[in-house]
Amino acid sequence: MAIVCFCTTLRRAARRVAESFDAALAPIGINTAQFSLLRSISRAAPVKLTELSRVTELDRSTIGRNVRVLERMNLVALGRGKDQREAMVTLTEAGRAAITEGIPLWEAAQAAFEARLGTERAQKLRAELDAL
Amino acid sequence: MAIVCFCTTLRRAARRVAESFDAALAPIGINTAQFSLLRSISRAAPVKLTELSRVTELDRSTIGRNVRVLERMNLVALGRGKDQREAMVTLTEAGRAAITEGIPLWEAAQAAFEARLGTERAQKLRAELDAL
DNA sequence: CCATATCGCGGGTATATGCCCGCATATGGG
DNA sequence: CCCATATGCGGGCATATACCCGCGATATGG
Repeated sequence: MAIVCFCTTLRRAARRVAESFDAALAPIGINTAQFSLLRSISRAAPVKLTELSRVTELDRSTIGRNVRVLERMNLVALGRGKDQREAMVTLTEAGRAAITEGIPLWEAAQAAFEARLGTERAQKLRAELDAL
Repeated sequence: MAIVCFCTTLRRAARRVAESFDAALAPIGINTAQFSLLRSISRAAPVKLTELSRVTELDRSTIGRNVRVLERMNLVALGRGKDQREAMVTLTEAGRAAITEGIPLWEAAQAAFEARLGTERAQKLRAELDAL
């Protein structure tokens, strides 16, 4: 009976939702993944790549590359920690500004999402997804 | 209150689930996205790229590239339709074999997923995701 | 029947993602 | 102090994904 692949359904849903969130953030020139990473950095800065990798559940090499993209955009800066191996990431002024400008856009997208589903369904869905 | 980004939550969930489904399909040497595409092709073959793009909700150029990967694996073959513009995709023998071998692996992954959530929650979750 | 619009696709560019390997830097036990 | 081991990263490789552009093929209107 299970004709539809859960994994594919989930990936497709993620693409669709990402599309709308990305559109919401378009005015500040970064996408949802980048905004999310920027906020993770903001919460933890100064933070090393491995730690970011841990909190985001992304591969360290993925984090390294994604951070470099933000660095090229001058939203974050990379430095060295006391441990010379560590690449410590911090926000730049532009990075802080991007978050400040992005928050209302992102909140609007969140609100639109919740409005479409209803608060309760949205909460439940989020709980289910977190539990996956 | 909405601290967590729905979009990010969804993407993370998709990555996690993909990881387990990919592991389940590892014995046949292709991942879930590829298996899913292979099945889409199987259901529609001979099918043109634009049509595949439509049913999978993926960008046509993405489909083109993903199909080429399957082609390099000799799982599908590309030909020309009556309309000389169209690249028609069909399954090869190896492609059919991959599906035959993959189905039980994929079903096991689906079953494990459902078992972990319970049938009802899984059904509900799928319905929610499809509605997104 | 030709000019034009439309369709189908490939390729360029860019990000997101993961795995593996190798290098550099700690760190701890002799 | 020195070597074995562990840690942190970058780079190579591959796929997944999207957007844009241009080319060639087809359909369509005058």
